[in-house]
Order: sequence, then C-alpha cells, then structure tokens
Amino acid sequence: MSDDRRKPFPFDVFEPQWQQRWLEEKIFRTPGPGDADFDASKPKYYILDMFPYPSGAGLHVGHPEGYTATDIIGRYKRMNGFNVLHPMGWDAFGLPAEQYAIKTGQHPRITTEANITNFRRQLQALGFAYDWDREVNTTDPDYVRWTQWIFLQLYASYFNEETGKAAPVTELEAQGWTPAQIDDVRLAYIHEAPVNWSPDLGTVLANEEIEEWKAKGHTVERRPLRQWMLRITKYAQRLIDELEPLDWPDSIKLLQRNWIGRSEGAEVVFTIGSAGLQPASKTPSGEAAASPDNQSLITDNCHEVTVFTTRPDTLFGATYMVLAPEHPLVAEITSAEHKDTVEAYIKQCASKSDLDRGDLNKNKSGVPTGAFATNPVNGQQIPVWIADYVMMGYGTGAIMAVPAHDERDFEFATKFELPVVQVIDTNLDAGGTPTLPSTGHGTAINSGFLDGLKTTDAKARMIAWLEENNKGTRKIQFKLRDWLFSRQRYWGEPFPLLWDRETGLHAALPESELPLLQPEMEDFKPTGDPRGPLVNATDWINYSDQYTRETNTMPQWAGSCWYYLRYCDPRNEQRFISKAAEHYWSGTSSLDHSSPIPGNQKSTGTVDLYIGGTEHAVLHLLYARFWHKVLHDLGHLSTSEPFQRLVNQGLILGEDGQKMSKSLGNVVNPDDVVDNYGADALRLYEMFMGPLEQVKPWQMKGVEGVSRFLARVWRVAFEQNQEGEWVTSSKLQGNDGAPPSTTPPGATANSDKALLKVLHETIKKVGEDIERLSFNTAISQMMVCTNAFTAAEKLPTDLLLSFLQILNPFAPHLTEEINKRLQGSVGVPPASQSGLLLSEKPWPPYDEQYLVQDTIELVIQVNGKVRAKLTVAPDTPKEQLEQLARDHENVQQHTAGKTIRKIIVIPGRLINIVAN
RNA sequence: GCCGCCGUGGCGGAAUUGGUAGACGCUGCGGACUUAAAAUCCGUUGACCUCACGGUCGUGCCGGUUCGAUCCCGGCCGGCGGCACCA
Repeated sequence: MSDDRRKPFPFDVFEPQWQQRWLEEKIFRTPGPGDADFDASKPKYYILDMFPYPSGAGLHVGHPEGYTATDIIGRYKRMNGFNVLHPMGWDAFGLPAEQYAIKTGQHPRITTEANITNFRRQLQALGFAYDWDREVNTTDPDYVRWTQWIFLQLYASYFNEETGKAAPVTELEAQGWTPAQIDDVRLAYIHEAPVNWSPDLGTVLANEEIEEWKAKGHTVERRPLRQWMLRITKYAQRLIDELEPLDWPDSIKLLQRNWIGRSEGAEVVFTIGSAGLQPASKTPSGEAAASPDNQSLITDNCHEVTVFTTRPDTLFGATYMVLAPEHPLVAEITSAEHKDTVEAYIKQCASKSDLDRGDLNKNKSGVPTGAFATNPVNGQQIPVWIADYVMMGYGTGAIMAVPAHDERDFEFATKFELPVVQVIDTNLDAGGTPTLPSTGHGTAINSGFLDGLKTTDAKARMIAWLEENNKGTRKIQFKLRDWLFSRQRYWGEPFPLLWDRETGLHAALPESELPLLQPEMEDFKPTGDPRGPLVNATDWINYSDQYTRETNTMPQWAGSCWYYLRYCDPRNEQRFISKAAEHYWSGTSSLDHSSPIPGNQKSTGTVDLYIGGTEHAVLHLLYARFWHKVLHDLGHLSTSEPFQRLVNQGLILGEDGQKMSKSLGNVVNPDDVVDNYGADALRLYEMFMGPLEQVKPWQMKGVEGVSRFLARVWRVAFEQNQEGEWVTSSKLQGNDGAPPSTTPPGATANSDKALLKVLHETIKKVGEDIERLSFNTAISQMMVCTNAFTAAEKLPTDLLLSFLQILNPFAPHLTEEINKRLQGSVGVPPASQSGLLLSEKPWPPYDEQYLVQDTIELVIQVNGKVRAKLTVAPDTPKEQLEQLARDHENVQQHTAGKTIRKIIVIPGRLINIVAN
C-alpha cells in the first residue's frame, strides 16, 4: 500500500535519526559530583519514574503516560537551568521470569536480558531524555552487591526505643547482651509462624501479595515455616508521622495510614479459672501482679488473658470473652466436657481458607470452652468462647466482647443468646430505647465509677484505673505486621547469611564476599522443599566445614527499595552511593542553591518528583520509606524520606472504557502507534487525553487529532513543491540582516502584533501549565497558537522558533527537525553558528508588554443573567461603566418597570445590575 | 459494611481565587479544491422556542448560602478505587 502517502510529515525518517544522535552524542548525560564537567552551583532537580518490570509482553501504553510527563518536566527544568537527574532502569528480578524459565528451560538471566533489550528499544523509540549512562538493573551483580549490603545493615541493627531510631547491635554486644537476646531485636530476624505458602509456586508470599497471585489462579495456604522477617512495625509510628509533611496526594497518605492502622486503646488483663471450674461466687482476684503482656500460667488453676480494646470505657458491658481458635491458652482452659467440640471447631477453622473465613463473616461461628473469666472491673464471671471472628494476628488474639456497643459482638451474642448489657447512652435527651448495638460516643451508664462521663473522659478514667490497679495499660496497636522478607525462589538476591552447623546460629557473610550470586543451576523448579530450589545446589550451600549458606532469596521489593539512590551514583564500587552524590541529589549539600521550585526548598525527601501508578500506594512506597529511614538512622543518608512529591498517573482504559486486557482484545501496543503516527504523536496524545492523574479511555481518533496538529506545525514551516518535496514555507519572514536572538523582536508591523500576543500568551501558559502538571491545557494552548500561525499570511521566523522551543519538551523530534531544516535560510543562522539543539537552549521568557490588551470585553448581567456585552478600554472608570451598562438597550428592556437596587462591577470581568 | 475519589454536550475534556459554562481536540453536518477519492482548507455543531431581534432551560437529583454557584454547605442517587470480622 502507499504507506508513504499517508504520512503527513516524514516522522518515520527523522525520529530514528534524532534518537540516534541523542544517544551517540550523549545529549542528555547528567554530570554529577566527581565528573569533570559537573557544575555544583546549578540547582538540582531529581525527577523519577517508577522503573518497569521488563515483562515479555513489552511496553504497555500505560508506561509512556508517566514517562512522557516526567520527560516534559525534565526537559523543561533543564531549559530553566537545573541540573536534571532523570534516569531509567529495570526491576528485573521476579517470579514471572522464573516461571517462564521453568517452562522453557532457559535461564532467567537470558530471558530477562532479552526483555530489557526490547524495553530499552521501545523507550528509546519514544525519545525520552534519559541519561542511559545511569541505567540500573536490579539483577546486575554490582547492584545485587549493594542490595545485600543494605540487608546486612538491617541485620546488624536494632530499633532503639529511647531514641526512636535504628542503631548497630554492636551497642548491645558492648552492654553484654547474649546472641539470643540480640536476635530478638534485630531489624532482620528469623521467625517461625504461619505463613502464606503457595504449593504450586513453591514459595511463601507476603500478605500483600496473596491476592495478586490468587487472581492469576495460584493456590495459597497457611503453613507454619521459619522465615526471615523485617521489623517494619518498629517504624509504624514514624511511617505515619513523617508522612505528614510530604507533598503526596491525600488519598495516598490516607491509604498508607489505613494500612498501618493505628488504634489507641488499652490492654486489659482478665483472669480465667482453670478447666472444669464453674463460675466461682464473686471473687474478684486482686493479687495478680505479673506483667499484663505475659499470658502465662500463674497457678495450677488460674490463667491470665490479656485483651486489647479501643473502648476501655465499655468494660462494664463486657458479657463474655472470645479467644482466637489458635490462641495458645485454649487447650489449657477448655473444660473436659467441651474438649471434643472445641477441638473439632479448631480443626474446622484450620481447614477453612482465608477466603472462606472472610466470606462467611455474615454468619458467625464459635463454641464455648467451659471456662469463665473474671471481669477485673466488677468481678463478674463471664463465659470464655472461641470463635474465628477473632484473629490471632491482631492485638492479643483475645477480645472482651461488649455486644451492646460492637456490631460483631452483638451479632454473636444474639446468635448464641449471650447477655447484652448497655453501658453507653448515646441519646440521653431523646429518652427512647436506643437501637443496639450503638457504636458511637455517648455517656457512660451502668458503669460504676464511670457513670455520667462522656466517652472520651470515660476512656481516660478507665485507663487510669487499670494502671493504678495493675489490671491493664494504655496501648497503641497497629494493623501493620512485620514484613515477611524471604522467598523460596531461584531468581532473587540470595541472603548473605551463614548457618553454623554446630551451634545452629546464623551469621553475616563478610562484606568482602559480596555480591553473593545464585549458583548456576539446570533445574530450579519448586521442589516442595520449603527451603527453596537453592537447597539442591549442594556445592554452593557448603560454605565451609563450619558453615552452610542460607538458601532463601529476597522478594522483588528488595531491589526497588533503593534504586532511586543508586541512580545518583550508579557505577560506584566503594559504596552504594557516595556522600557527595547523596548530598547533592538530596539537596542537602551546602553548595545547593535555594531554588524557586517548591519541592526543592525543604530537603525532607531525596527525589523531587516521583510519578507512577497507584498500585504501589502501600507496598513499594511503604517499604522504600522504611529502608530509607533505617539508612538515615544509621547515618548513611541525609534525608529522612525518599520521595518529596508523589503524583499518581491515572490508568489508561481501552477504547471500550474497560481495563485493557488480552482477553478483551482492547490492548493498544505503543509500537503500532509509533509506526502509524510517530513517537511525538504518541507522546502528545497521552498528554492531551486529559489530566495526568485521571483514569481515561484510549481513542485512536484522538491520536489522529494530535497527529494533525503536529502536521500543521510542520506545514507552518514547510510546503510541498511540485515534486512533492518539503521546502521552506513562503510565509516565513526572516528579518534580513538583523542579528538573531532567542527572544522575538518587537512588533514590526501591525499584523505581527496579534501573533506576538498569542505567542507570548502561549509561552506564559505553557510554562505555568507544565509547573502544575496540566499538560492537556498546555497542548490546547499550543494548538491555539498554531491555528493563529496557520491563518497568518506572513509569519516572522523568530516567532516560529520561539514556539518550537516551548513545543520541544512535548514533541522533541519534530521541533528539532524543523529547527534544523530552517537553519541557513529565512533569517536563521546556519548550524555552524548556533550549533545548539533546542533541548540545550534556554526556555524563552515571555514579555508582558505583548500581553496587554487595547480593549476588553465586559459582560453585563441583570440579576445574574447575561444580557449584553460591552467592549471598552481596560482602564474605563467604574462610573462610566455603570452608565454604559444602564444605557444599553437590552439592559433597559430587562430593567423596565424595575428599580435598580445595586450595581456590582468586577473589574475586567462583568457588571451585574440588581433590579426588582 | 467502612474509608476515599468522581459525576459538565454525541465523545475526551476546559473553566487556575465564587464572576461570560462548554476552551482545545474528536465525531457529525454543510461547503471549497479534485474527473473522483484521500489529504488539506473554510463554516457549523448543548437542548428547546423564534422569520428575525431575541428568549427559556442546562454542569447527576433535591434544597440552602450569595447580587451571582460546575465551584461553598446539607441531604439523596449513580460510578470507580481501597480495606474488609483489625476488637
């Protein structure tokens, strides 16, 4: 087919040429501290994309959305004198590569390399101004080395409760702590607990990952295993508090806060009579003196159980107690007559999948243990049940049930006919019987010394009472759990740890032996052995006569937790990042100049602007913050947060308004769009679709629209001659002999004045719109300007050159090509004189003098409705405007028979006549 | 169920501080150029009434504040996202 004829301008020829030149001449190389051409006096701007996982499917149109946005901002900041760090890399470890390798028998390194090559080609075909010299790959041995080094920092640290910071465990050694005691506080520790084991994947998964893999059809079950954990819970409070000053969307902050799930309340200690005992005649036991945290056996017939509650003020309303089926005390307190039903129930719960346990929450189940607990506040004997609506993983795995004021307890109490005692009056004035359960605040009743107190005061009073009487303590509880950090995979960073064959103790691999890479293996299929496939690498495991190697590997999150740091100093062999690079790119070096960019003034976070999808709102962004804080505490980083400003791009839907998916056949391939319309058109369309953060559907007709716009820009500069060749447009007017300048000349003719006005309005608006990430309106304004240029009979070339300069960040290929082709004609100096590319030139200033208007249009309203329009000089006095408005024919018609009460004049906008 | 976000023409969207609703683009319609088509260019395109001047309605629905509300407040309806027995 006549493919060439369809191309409205020869993007297929010049786009690859420019991409090649940018690469070969390293136009977008970013010098940093230590480089000969580094200028430390320049302000820095660090703009970051969420690096992709290089899947076999290649780039998706969702990728270039965020990448184009950052590219525009990066190029714009560069033109404004910033030293811009805008890097790209690969999050290349991961289960899909390993699964694919198992299926095809090819080593994951080979497929990963092939995928990266494809991704790099696709990104380079879009003309992004990355500094490819800083490319980072998480599977690269030089990168793995420092991931493992950072893990060893965590391993060798503990959380000092007094300072609220991480510190080396050597401090504790000096204080005479034993190895076992130290292992109890390490930020990286080994723990045996029920985990999410996937038999067909042959690995454990983090809680956060379960859904993703289940959705892909894999099974996940609970199974107790020994796993490496990271003590992120120690940072729960700081992860909440230090979120506050960040320039992140409120919705994402909220998501993180909810995920961390802070609850204030109290722990309350109940005593439970031993198995078989019937409720004793009221004997409030006051002699328990053990720590409330310690649910230990006190005597042969007496146990203590601690519960967590956010409503200690309702303690008088606790009518029964529930333990999680997995609670360690269940077996001990269960009476002989209930033993069979309790054991059967526990078994039934264990076989339930997580899904069932969640789905069936409408229908509560449980069985009594036969034991009774003593309510510490009134000595009442209350029955102890077990039920799976109480979970072992949160709080203490036991609750006091207050059915009158908790929906779940109420439902349970109703089903099993347990007593309900109201202790909060939520509508004192109304007087009627309140509908229970009532979970709101109110006034305490039936509550002894709390009666009459408002909920907030009652809580405080009860906590004070509990603490005075050693029956409980104030407690802050978090939903966040420690991070399950080990995986039973081949394609991940091995843990740099050793096990002593004799003592069974673990130890760090010496730093000098990093990186520790996986051994070459033929077969890394899941073995069913929960130690993972590396267990089969017998030579590799045998470290020495004394030590064997740890066989677990790290999760994919490990590499993405710190990649933004490595970009600052990617080839450093001495450290994960040099001090100088860290300080400069974090904006904390003394050389850093105060900058007018809001995000650059405070140095809370290293990266000035981070753009990516919402899918990482909690996991990656929480993990990276945690690692950053540990490294900060240990003195390795000067900032306390990684990402100062965060923006989430909205999902791009298919043309049918549904999420793109292979099964729906609505997936748009970026390569096809580039082939048919060019890279500039794809970039521009993705920015023109709508606001960056919004979810929006793809429309191929819209791509054609922006392609037409680019063609119009091209035809402002060029026209086709008889032979069909593109030659300089006859409308372009060089200012003969006058020296070329970066700013347009003043108005030389009346016809130029309107063009100058629209150009300078455009320069102003596009700059402002880039700053506020409103790319769609910036493009809209550039279309307005182009339409004016197209309509003009004659156009001074300087105006076009200024326009190309501001369009360059959006459509870099087209603009460079036009600029180059115009050199040496129509008043443009030859390339030999001004060799700079547009991308290397400064952003043009706009001139206020061209923006002033001779006349303005005012709207005249009568009672808020537009009745007339008025064209006047901008400085027309108010009195005159009022008179003009009154005199207007149409206004008089609408005010006839009415009295004018008031005239409101909004300068430059409107006049509103209030009449009735 | 709880928390959060969003509802504007036939479609994507604009209106930046409460001040002309619908910029810009797509689609549709009419025209120019062409033997014809494509491409390009010009005009038009919220609904309704009117020959016209002009008028009425209109930003999910109902109400409020205001000279004036897409924007602020209260109550509903619908869609999307997150969490999901978190005590």
